[in-house]
Formats: sequence, structure tokens, C-alpha cells
Amino acid sequence: MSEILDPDVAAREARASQRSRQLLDAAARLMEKTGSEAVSMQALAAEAGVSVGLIYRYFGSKDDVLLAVITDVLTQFEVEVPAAIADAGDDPVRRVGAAFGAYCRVIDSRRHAALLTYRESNALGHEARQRIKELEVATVDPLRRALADGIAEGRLVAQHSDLVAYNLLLLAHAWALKHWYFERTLDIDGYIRAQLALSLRGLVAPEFVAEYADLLVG
Amino acid sequence: MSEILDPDVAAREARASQRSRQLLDAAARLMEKTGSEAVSMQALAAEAGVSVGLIYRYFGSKDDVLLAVITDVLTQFEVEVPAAIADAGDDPVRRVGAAFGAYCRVIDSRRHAALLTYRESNALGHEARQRIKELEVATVDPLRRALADGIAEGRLVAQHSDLVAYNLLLLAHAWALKHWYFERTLDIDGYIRAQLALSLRGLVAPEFVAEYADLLVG
Amino acid sequence: MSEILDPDVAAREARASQRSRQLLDAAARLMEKTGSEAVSMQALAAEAGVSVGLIYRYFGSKDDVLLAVITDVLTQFEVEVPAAIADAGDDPVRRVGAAFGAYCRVIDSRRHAALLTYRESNALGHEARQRIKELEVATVDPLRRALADGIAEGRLVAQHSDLVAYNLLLLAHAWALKHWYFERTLDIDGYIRAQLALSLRGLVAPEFVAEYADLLVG
Amino acid sequence: MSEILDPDVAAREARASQRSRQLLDAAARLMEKTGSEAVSMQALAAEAGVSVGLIYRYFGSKDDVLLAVITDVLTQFEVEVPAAIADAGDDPVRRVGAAFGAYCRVIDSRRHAALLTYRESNALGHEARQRIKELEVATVDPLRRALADGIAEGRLVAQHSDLVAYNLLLLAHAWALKHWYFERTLDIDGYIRAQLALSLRGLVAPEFVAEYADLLVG
DNA sequence: AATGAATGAGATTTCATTCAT
DNA sequence: AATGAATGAAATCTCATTCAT
Repeated sequence: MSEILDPDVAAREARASQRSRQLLDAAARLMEKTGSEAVSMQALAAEAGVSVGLIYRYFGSKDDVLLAVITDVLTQFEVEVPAAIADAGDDPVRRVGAAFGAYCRVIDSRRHAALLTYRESNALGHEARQRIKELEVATVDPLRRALADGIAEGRLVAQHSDLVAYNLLLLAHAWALKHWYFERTLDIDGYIRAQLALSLRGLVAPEFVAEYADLLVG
Repeated sequence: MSEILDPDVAAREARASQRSRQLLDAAARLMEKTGSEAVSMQALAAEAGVSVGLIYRYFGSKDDVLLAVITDVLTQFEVEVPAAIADAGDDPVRRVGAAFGAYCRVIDSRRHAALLTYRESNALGHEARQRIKELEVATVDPLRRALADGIAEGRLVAQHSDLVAYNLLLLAHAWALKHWYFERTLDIDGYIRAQLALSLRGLVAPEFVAEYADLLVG
Repeated sequence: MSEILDPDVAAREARASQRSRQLLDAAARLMEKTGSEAVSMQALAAEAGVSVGLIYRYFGSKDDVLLAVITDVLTQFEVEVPAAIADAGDDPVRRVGAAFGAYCRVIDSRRHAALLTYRESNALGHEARQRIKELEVATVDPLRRALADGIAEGRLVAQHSDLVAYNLLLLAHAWALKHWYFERTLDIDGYIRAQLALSLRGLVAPEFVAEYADLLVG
Repeated sequence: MSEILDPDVAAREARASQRSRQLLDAAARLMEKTGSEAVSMQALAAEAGVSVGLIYRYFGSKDDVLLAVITDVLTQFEVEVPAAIADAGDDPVRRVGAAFGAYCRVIDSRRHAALLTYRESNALGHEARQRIKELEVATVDPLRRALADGIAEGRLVAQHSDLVAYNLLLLAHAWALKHWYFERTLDIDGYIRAQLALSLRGLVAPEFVAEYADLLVG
């Protein structure tokens, strides 16, 4: 808030944010390790190498930790997806492809944490739930914009671009949700390529099909 | 099973299956009501208007109840989807459409129960989990067959029909998973129409596009 | 009570006693089978092939069943031990031996039921407990009398005949209590012989040792 | 274990072992108080003046508590019996006497806890049961050795020394098992004297009877 | 006389949260 | 700032007992 900070306060805040990170990482690690989303505060403390009590200094409750883990993943989207889009250059179709790939890769790297959103109902309160939903929707925005650009440039056919964007998010999540099924035949790269081809085939305007031939064959 | 049943035994069995149904319905109702997939045995007993102990006469454990609720939904797929396909006539593309519609409608009628599959990891044991996965995969089969027929007849382009089938299942589930999002702009019929159009646009062979114009405009 | 009974009443009583026997046998069977003394009323009903409700027509409570099973074993002592003594002829030392053998054999035939006495504390009320203790003490009486006779005839040395009698009862019980230990080296016949030899060696008057040589070498 | 301990860790361990002792004592106290070997976790918590949850910090399960109580008694044997033997000097017969006395006195001091072994079947798992049996058998060893020494020196007659040792253990347990009977006529000292006299009369070699006259008259 | 469905209290166990140190 | 012992409510499951049929 204030631009000039008491150095002690700054140090404290730095330590605090470091602690938060340490705890969040431990939580993510624990989830990937146990494969279960049922993580007790005691187990989290043990994994993070701190005491239970300390967790409550940084997070008000278990729900807060859960919320933070989820937010953490969502934040990763906010970082990675725009970066991937920027890297993809000006072509909106390739930007869509890059965005979807980035989504999938983030999810692949935090599979169990990503699934946490699908359990919120129980643990989290209405307010937190609402917050997550807003963040998730915001997360689709770069994708939606790339799609809109493609439509504006005539490279994509104009049809339900909102729905399409959300479908792509869902298919990215599906890599975590139905990993047990997809992993039988695909690895993450194959998955991205196949799903992208499938989705784009219905979207790319006929006169541009040749140009995106590399994307359209899964 | 046997042709001649002791009437008492028959009556008892009828009562027993009625009880199971009552409990399963209560479980489903409770989920829809609380919006939560976490149902305690106490709460279930209260909702069903019976005692805790009685549940254990019909289901060996909480896992059994959960498994039964899930199986119940999956069984509904097994009934409704083939029926819808049969009603749709011989055209494989229209059969795909009918199958997807049936999926979505079953899920719409049991939204929270349908989500139970996405929590299995915690509650259910490995065996039960495996069982559910098998059932789910089996559930996609009619859809996969209709797609294969469409490809064989040249009405659909041959591309990853397995993946397509599973994607359609996922999009049906998405109606429950992301209901809070989709319901802002779509009702169940609109959702089915839009998703179907989107998926089919990438699948229908060019020379048949005109024939399925009604399906292709979401 | 009344000497002349209504035939219906007599028939009913006969049926009732038959039922009791059926239930008691089932209880004993169940205990030997599961090896555990924790027998639920449901399990007992199943084993006996009757309904739970019916047990309560013949026994007021679970404690009553337990008490009856215990009494049943004790009654068997009351029958078998005097019979064995009678068969053993006039010699009091041999009568002692016969009594101990009978004790051990009854216990061997109902090992787990015999152990029930050692659990009474929990389940049974004070009154029932008292009743069992009295019966158990009464059960030692034939043995005590045979010992007393032996002392009176000068064949046994006079020393703590009460304690000796109870010790013999205990050693018989020990066959059930510590069966896991004794069965490593002895069968029931060997056990009886060895224990008897050990006990009698301290009891038989020196001038009669030769006469009972067969009993004194375990 | 390690020579230099972190004082905090050492203090914590001390506190922890103090808690264990407190809980074990409470368990023993509860058993003596209620006269019952069945102790619920709630009751144990109440008796110890702690919460239920805390018990689970020190013992993994109810079985663990039970096992610990039993082990506690058995450990007392391991301490007291060899000590008593050592105090008794070189004479093996007097060492046998001292060992038996020590057994009986330990049992007298923890009567109900000592009986716990006779309930193991129900509560404890197979492994724990096995463990207890081994410990019990190990417990007889000092007695067995003293007997063997006596035989080797020709002071005791060679006959079933294994069985004799176990019988003496049983007679010690009998003080708890049949306390209600023996207490009518004997106190613990009288019991020890009488039982010892009885057992030794059959064991002491004729030429040494005079030497042990004090032990042989109960 | 007989059934067995139904009850509900009670048992064990887990775990989010607090608080004295 | 940090600890971790302690709490106690809640969850699952069992089983003696009752009662309508």
C-alpha cells in the first residue's frame, strides 16, 4: 500500500511470502504424492517441515490453504498462457494453439492440484467458491481474445466463440480429470496435438485450411 | 431368478429393493439439495427418514452407497442412450446427435450425483474406482459405434473416433461440472444444440454438410 | 411344579427345551468355530438357523444366553465327573484320577465355551456372576470328597485338600486357557497323565506309592 | 540412546513417556476400579483426565493401549522375578520359591491388568497375540532355569520340569483368576506358602526333605 | 410361535483448530 | 515467530434389543 516501507516490515513480508510459497509447494507436492486430495493439516505441516501452528499464522484456516493452492494454479495460468500467446507471434490461430498448449502443460505439471477446483463445493464457502469461478473465467480471456481476433481476421468462422473458449479450457482440464483414460494412448504432446486438430477442424475457415495443415492433422 | 418363488421371499426382496431405491433417491436428493457431494451417513439416514443402522442392512459400507449412486447414474446411461439411438433411425450422424442429447439429459436430471465420479479418488477404494472407470468407458461404447458407422458410410471424416467419443462424454459431463457457467447463457436444449453443432462441424464430411444443416447451426 | 400337566403345556415345554438346546449348541459351535468369544446375537441366530427375535423368546437377553452356555458346561461337569468317579470303583486315589480326567475331557470338548467363565466380569451382572461361582465351587465337590476319602483311608497325606481340589480344577481349565502352549508337546491324554502324576506325587502317602506306580509316572 | 541429546528433544521425550505412564496407570486403575477388563477409550480418557484424541498421539490404536498394559505387567515380571531369584542366594530350591513368590506378588499388585491376557482373543490382532504369548513364555524362563538347576544338583526329582514351571505360572495367575475363591481362606502370603508347599512336596528329592521343611509345610 | 426389519446408543478413530510455552 | 501437545466434535460402523406382522 504505502510506497515507502519500514525495512523491518518489508523483511517480514518477504519472509511471510516465502513461507506461503513453501507451504503451497508442500501442499502441491503432497497432493501429487498421495494422489489424494484429502490432505490433513498435520500431514501438510510434516511435508513442509513446519509445525501445524505455523500454518495458521499464514493461513486462517484449511479452506484458506485450499483456496490458495487453487489460486496458485490459476495464477500460473495467468502467467504462462499470455506468455505463450506472446511467443506465438501475430497469427491468431497459432495463438489459440499456443494458449491451449500452455493450458495443458500447466495442468500436466500440477495435475492433482488442478483437480482441486472440482472438489471446492464441499470444503469451501460460497464466497471463496465465487472467487475461484471468477478467476477461472478470467483465465479463459486470453484464449477468447485470440479466438475473437481470428474471427475478426476471417481465419476462423464466427460461431459461439465463448463456448469454444470454455470447451478448450475443459479439454485441458480433461487431461487431469480423465488422465487414467487418455494416458493409455497419448502423452501430453500427443494429447495437445490431437485435441487441437479436432477443435480447429471445425473452426478454421475453409480458405485457410491449407495454411494450418500442420495444426489440423492430429 | 427362479421361476417359482416363495411369495414371502419375493415380497421381502421387493421390499428390499424398494428400500435400496429409497436410500439411493435420498442420497441423490441430498446431493442436489446441499449442492455438495459429501454426504454423511447421518445426513443420509435423516434425509431418507430411516436410522443409520438400517443403511448398513442394505449397503455394506459408505463406499457401497457411493458406488451404488454412481452405478445408478451409469445404469441410466446404459438404458437411455441406446434407446435414444434406436429412436434416431438409421442415419449414423443423427444417431450420434441423439446419443449426445441423451447423455446430456441424463446428466441434467442428476447433476450432482453425476459429479460423484470426480470425487472417487478420496472416498472409494481402488477396486471400486476401477469398476467405475470400466463402466464409464463401457458407457461411451454406443457413441463410439455410431461414430464408427458414420465413418464407414463416409458421412464422417475418419479422425480419432475414440477421442471424439470421449470428448462428447466429457462435454456432457461439463454440463454438470461447469453448470454455473453455462447456465448463464444456455438451457439444456441450447447447450446440446450448440455443442453438437460445434463438434459435428469438424466431423461431417464436406459433401454431407448440406444434409445436416439443421444440426450444424448451433 | 404341578405333577399333572396339561398335555399342550407339556408339549410346549418340550419344544422350548429343544429350542434352548438348539441355541446353546449353536452358540458353542460358533465359539469353537470363530475361536472368539465375541458372538453377536445376529451371528448366533444365523448359526442356529432361527431369527434374532426368537432367541429373545427363550432367553431374556444376551447375558442370559451367555449364562446358559456357561451353565451348560458346568452341568456337563455335574454329569460326567460323578459318572467317571462311579466307574472308577472304590479306590479313592483312582477316583481322584478319574475325576480329573473327566474334567479335562469335558473342557477339551468345549474349549472355548469353557473359557467363557473367564470373561463373565464384563458382560454378566453381579447376580449371574455369583451364580456361576457357586456352580463352579459345587463342581469341585466330587473331587474334594474323593480326596477326603483318600485322606481318611490314609492313602493320601492330609494337607490342604480344599486347595488341592481347586488346583486340579484349575489345571483342567488350563488345558483350555493355555492350549496354545500345551498343544506343542502334549495331547489331551498326555496332558491328563502328566498333570495327574505331578499332582499325585506330592499327595500319595509313601507306603502306597508302589500301588499307584502306574499313575505316578507321567 | 545418543549420548548428546538436544535438551528440547530430551524434555519432549521425557514428557511423552510420562504421558504414556499416566495413561497406562489410568488404564490399570480403571480396570481395578470397575473390576472389568473392558475399557472404552472414552472411559480411559476420562480416568486419565485427558481427551480421547490425545490417547491416539501416544498409542496408535486401542489395541496398542491394551498391548502396552499387558506388556507393562510382563515387563514387571522381567524385573521382579530375576531380582527375587538373585536375592534368594545359591540354593536352587529356594530360588524356585522366591521366583514363585515374586510372580504372585506382581500379580497381586495388578490383578485385573494381569487378567487382560485372558481376553486377548477378542480385542487384539493375531500379531499382538503372538507377541504376548512369546513374552509370557519368556517370563517363565527364570523359573525353568532354577528348576533345572535344582534337578542338576539332585535336590529336585527330574520330572517334566517344563510343565512344572508353567504350572507354577498358572498357579500365580490363579491368584487373580480365582481371587474371589482363594481370598475366603488365604491372603497373598498364605497363598504363596500353601501353593509352594504343595508343589514342592512332589518335587524335592527325599534326602533333602528335611532341609526344606520350612518350605514344605504350607 | 416366529420373523427380521428397524432402531439408536455407543465404540473407535480422525483431524481442524487452539493455546501455553 | 514458532512449536506441537491438547482438544473435542464428527464420522463410520456395530450390535443388543424391540415390535409390527
